[in-house]
Formats: sequence, C-alpha cells, structure tokens
Amino acid sequence: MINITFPDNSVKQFEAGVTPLAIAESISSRLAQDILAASVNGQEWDIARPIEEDASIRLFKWDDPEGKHAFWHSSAHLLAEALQALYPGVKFGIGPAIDNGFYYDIDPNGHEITAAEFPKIEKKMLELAREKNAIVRADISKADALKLFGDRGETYKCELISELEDGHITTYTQGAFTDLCRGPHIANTAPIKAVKITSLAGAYWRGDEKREQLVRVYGITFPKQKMLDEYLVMLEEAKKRDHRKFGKEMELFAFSQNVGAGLPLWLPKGAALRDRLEQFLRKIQKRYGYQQVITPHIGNKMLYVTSGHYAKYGKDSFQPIHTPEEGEEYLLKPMNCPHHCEIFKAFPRSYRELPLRLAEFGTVYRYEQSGELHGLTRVRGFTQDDAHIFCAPEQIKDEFLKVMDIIFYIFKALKFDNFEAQISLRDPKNKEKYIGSDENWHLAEQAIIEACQEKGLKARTELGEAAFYGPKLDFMVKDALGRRWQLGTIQVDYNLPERFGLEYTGADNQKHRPVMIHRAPFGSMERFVAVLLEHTAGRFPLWLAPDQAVVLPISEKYNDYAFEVARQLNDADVRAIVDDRNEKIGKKIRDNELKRIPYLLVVGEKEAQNGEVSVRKQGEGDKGTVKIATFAANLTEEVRNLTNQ
RNA sequence: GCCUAUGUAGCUCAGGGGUAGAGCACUUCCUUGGUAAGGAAGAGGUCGCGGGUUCAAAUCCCGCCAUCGGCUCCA
Repeated sequence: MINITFPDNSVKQFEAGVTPLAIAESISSRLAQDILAASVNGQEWDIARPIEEDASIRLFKWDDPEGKHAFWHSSAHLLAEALQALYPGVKFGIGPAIDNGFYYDIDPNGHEITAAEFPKIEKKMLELAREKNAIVRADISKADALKLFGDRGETYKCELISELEDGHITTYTQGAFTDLCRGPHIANTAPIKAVKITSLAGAYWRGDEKREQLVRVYGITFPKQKMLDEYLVMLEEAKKRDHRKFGKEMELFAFSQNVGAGLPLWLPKGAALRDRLEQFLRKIQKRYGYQQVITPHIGNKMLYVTSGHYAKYGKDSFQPIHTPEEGEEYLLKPMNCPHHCEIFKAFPRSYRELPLRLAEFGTVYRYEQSGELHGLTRVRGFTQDDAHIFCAPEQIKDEFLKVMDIIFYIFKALKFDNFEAQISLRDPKNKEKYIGSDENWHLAEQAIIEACQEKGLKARTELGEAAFYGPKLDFMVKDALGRRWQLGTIQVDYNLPERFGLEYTGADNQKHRPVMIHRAPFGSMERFVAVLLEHTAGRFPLWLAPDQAVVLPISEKYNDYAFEVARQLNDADVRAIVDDRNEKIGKKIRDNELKRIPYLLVVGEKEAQNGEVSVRKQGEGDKGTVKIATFAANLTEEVRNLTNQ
C-alpha cells in the first residue's frame, strides 16, 4: 500500500500501481469523467500512469490550465494522426499545446496542404477521435527510438532524439500513430468532441531562420461543440476590437504606401488625442522632477559608433544620410539615449545635480523587418515617451521606485488594472550577446530585483530577455480578451555612461561615473494608443475622448441654438460638435452612439427656450435636462476626478 | 527577411476574358421630427502598381508594392 496525499493534505491509502484515474474514481465517477491530467509530486503525470510509491497528487480538469494543456497536447497528436492518414509520407517536427489550442509543424513532403483542406482534416480528426483509442505511454531506449523513427524517415524526430539522454525517452501511441513525447496526455481520444483547424503558417525548424521552413498547422479542440461555438464568437469579438479598425473609424491615424510602410500618419483627432496623453504625462513628470529637452531627429554616425548601436544594428537599419561633405554621415536616430548623454556632457556635472532626469517625446526610426509591421503596435517611425535618469549608483533603487510610481499612476488613471511585470535578465550561458562587464550586469540586475521586492510587485523573471546593454523591467497589459501587450519599460544601463565617458564630481571632489536609467511608461505613443483602443474597445475615458459631446438638434429649426450650445461648451473647454444633418433624432442618436461619443445633447424647442440641453450618456440613455453651464461644469468636474486620483 | 492568404467606390464586400455591382456613408430634394436606421433622386472606381499573353485583361501569367495570419527579429 502507498500513501496518497491530496491538495487539502488529507491522506488516503491505495495499492501500489494505482493510477490517478482510479484515485479519481474512488472519489466520484463524475470526477473520473472530468479529469484530464494530474501531477504527482509536482511532476506532470498521465491519468493512466501507475503510481508506485507515496506521493502527493493533484487532479486537473478542463478548467485547470494543466487540464487544457494535456487535452490540446493530445489533440496535436490527433492532428498528426489525421495528417499521417491523409497525406502519407509527411514528416513531423514538433506539436505542442499553446495558450489557445495547439499546432503541429510538418514537412508536407510534396503534399499541397491549403486552407481548403481544413474541413477534410477536421473530419478525419473527429473520425479518429471516435475510435476512442487509448493514448499509451512507453519508455524506449535511445537506440530503439532512433531505429523506430529512422525507419519511418522521421528525420526531424531523429534529430530531437539524438540530443536526448538515453533512459529518459518516452513515446505515446494512439491508434496507428506513435510520437516522441514527454507527455502528459489524456487517457484516450474520446473526449475530443469538437475540432477546428484555425490557420496555416510557415515556421522555421527549431526557430532558426537558417533552417528548413515547415508548415505549421494551428488548431483548437473542445470537449463540447458548444464550447467551440463560443470560442468562435469570442474570436469575432476580438476582430471587432482591432485598433486598426478603430483608427479608421474614429479618424485617428492612417497609413499611405506613398509615405512608406510602418510610417503612421496622425490625423487631426489622433494628433489631438496624442497631445492630451503627452500633457497628462508631462504634468506627472514635472511633479517628479523631470526636465523636458528636445534633440534632433538625426545624429552623426559617430554618435552611434560610440554608443555601440551602429556595430550591432547598423547593417539592418535605415542607411546613413550622406552630405555634400566627403565622408560625412548622419543616421536617423534609432533611440534618444546618445543625444541625452551629450546633454549630460554639455556641462561639468556635480553630484548636487543628480539625479538628473531628462525627458523627451523623442521620435525614432527603426527599420523593422517588413513582415513584422503591425498596425500601430510595430512601426518604423514612432515617438517614445522617453527619459534618461543620470544618477549615482546608490540612487538607482530609489529612482527605480519613483519610475514605478509613475507607471502605476498612469495604469490606474487608464484602468489598466490587470497588468503583469517581467524582469528580463541576461542569459548567463550566452554572455557574448551582451555588452558590459559581469560586475555591472550583476549590480543592475540586483537593483531591479530589489526594487520589485520593495514595491511588492510580483514580476516574472525571464533569462535571456534583457536588452543587449542592460537588464530591464517591462510592464505588460492584458486587454479584455486576455492578449498581452508590452507597454512601459525601465532599463538600467551601466554601459552607455562608460562608452560616453560620462562623469560627475562627487562630494569627495573626485570624478565618478553616473548610472543611466532608460524609462518609457507608455513605451511609445503609437503602441500605447493602439493598446488603449483595444483595451477600451474605442470607448476612451472622457478626458481623452476626441469629441466629448455632440449636440443633436431635433430639427433644422434648432441648428442655430445647437451651434450656440457648442460654442459655449468649447469656450468652457468642453470638446463639443454639432450633428446638423437633416435626419430624424432617432437616426442621429443611433449614429452618434455608434461613434462612441460620451455625451449626446438633444436640443429642441424646450431647451432652446430655457438655455438647456437634454443629456444622454453613451450606452446609458437619457439623464435629464440641465443648463448649458451646469453640463459644462459637471463634465469638467468628471474629467478632474478621472485624472487626479 | 521567410511561409500562407488577400488587394474591386470613403467603408463592408459580391462578381469575373467582351459597357463595373450591392448595402452603408456622401450630395440634393421632399419631410421638420423628442431619445438607436423616414422617403426619393444623384454623384462616386484606369478593379494596388508595372510588364506579358490575347482581336480584347479588372479577370489568365510574371514581377513589384501594400496588407491579414504566423515564423524570425524587436536598440
């Protein structure tokens, strides 16, 4: 007999060799039906795999991420089984579960697989699932594995096996399909009731662009058809929240082939929106002791040779601008830091000036690969809400904490309440990718980790995600659909002060090297606006909305009054427009509700006589009638409450 | 940069070797209205760009550009 410990610390005895499935059955047959995966002593475990010794156990159902993961991982195997049946000779790469489903990378080996084939593949998968084949785990020696997959011409699998340690290789088989796999899997294919192949994409073998490109088949499965239907509806909703759609509809930004790919054009309403965001940030930064600076859009090539950026990115960037002067070259600035370093160097600096915080809404240009461009979130010309803090090493943590305060303030004002933080450290196994000394890297990494601890910020730590010049702390915001976007960033840099030979005179009358902190709470104006649009589904908070109110005259007879209302509101700093189209009031309300204008002000005979407006709040309906000045005052108050919390 | 797909009116999209289509938006007229679509008429396109095949190309072929979804990258 062995002792099995449950998550509530209760202990039950079972025969050695008992499976998680049998344990679930001993609790209830319903639970046995629902469980998809298990963990045994913290290790992922198939529900049909025997447990031989005392263990603590957890059972996972669909609602647990581990349960979905096993379900989708098994679905990937089912997809492979279907592909093998439909397209004999295809070779398999890897096929993992992902956040929303699974994929399998395949070498089609001459077969043409297109989106038109999806229904055929789905049908085959369901057909195979209905065979209810058990998914069987087997331990296999390295030699046997190489032979098994070698005989089938599975060159990619053989490559994977050759890198594995003998004695730790397992396969999983269902029906006619055997895959090299660590598991865990669901017990059999029966629970897979609804299947959707979602897309095809090219993907490099092992993520290496120098190697073969395989076809990646994406799919998702569910235990119930209804869940798939709901998922597809959710996808449609996601499309409706696309910031590119809002950009057009709300006349915020546009792109032109004639200007160039990835070079956004900010339209009047978009530019005004951006300006409001800048003013908002300027105001907080002033409070935190920042000073605004302005630097040119280009800089001498030598500036970037000094910073090290030219050596690392020069080849793949916009190429230097030449002048009539022989050998003179300028670069479009890819970042603002070198310019700010030169501002630091413009005077001899004293420790009394530190921390020196230089802020700039700095427009930079980076030649992003053509395939990477995406709406406003990935562009080739963008404006960072940049600042560089020059400080003494002992001031780092304190400055770091202050920047975090600014970021939290912004997120709160914009109701980004479920953000995540990520500490990006360098990959200790790949040090040549980074510039700077070991000692400096260690100091900088410690400063970030300690600052997060002090703020009680739960941050995920990722090795190998650091910038080449220093570690960083990034903030990701999830939109309503759970997609993750990186916005704010704080980065410690010991490297540029070194390269630029920055120094200040300390209290000891000796020269000292300052430390630099790069930070951008929005990240960039472009990406921030994009994420804000998707986060709010185009319904900006009142203080940001391009038009805060629209006046709707009941008929053309009241157009004059409507324009008078708008004039008075604009005089009171309320952004108001008039819809004077010759349409019925119902039509005007519908159209302006769809334009997401926060307040609709209906005016007719009654209002015109009394100097009033009938207020209708977007999405909430009629709010009654008030004097024009009262409406303006209420709105101003509402804005104040939103931005000064 | 690589793989897949797409590009037709301001927007959403249909069509397809022989005179360019719809709905919404827009303009004008009728209507002058009270909280989510009143009616009629009109205007609007070198079918992404450049080559080729053809008596004839928006349609077929080739190249380029842009864009969707991925991969890789992301100072």
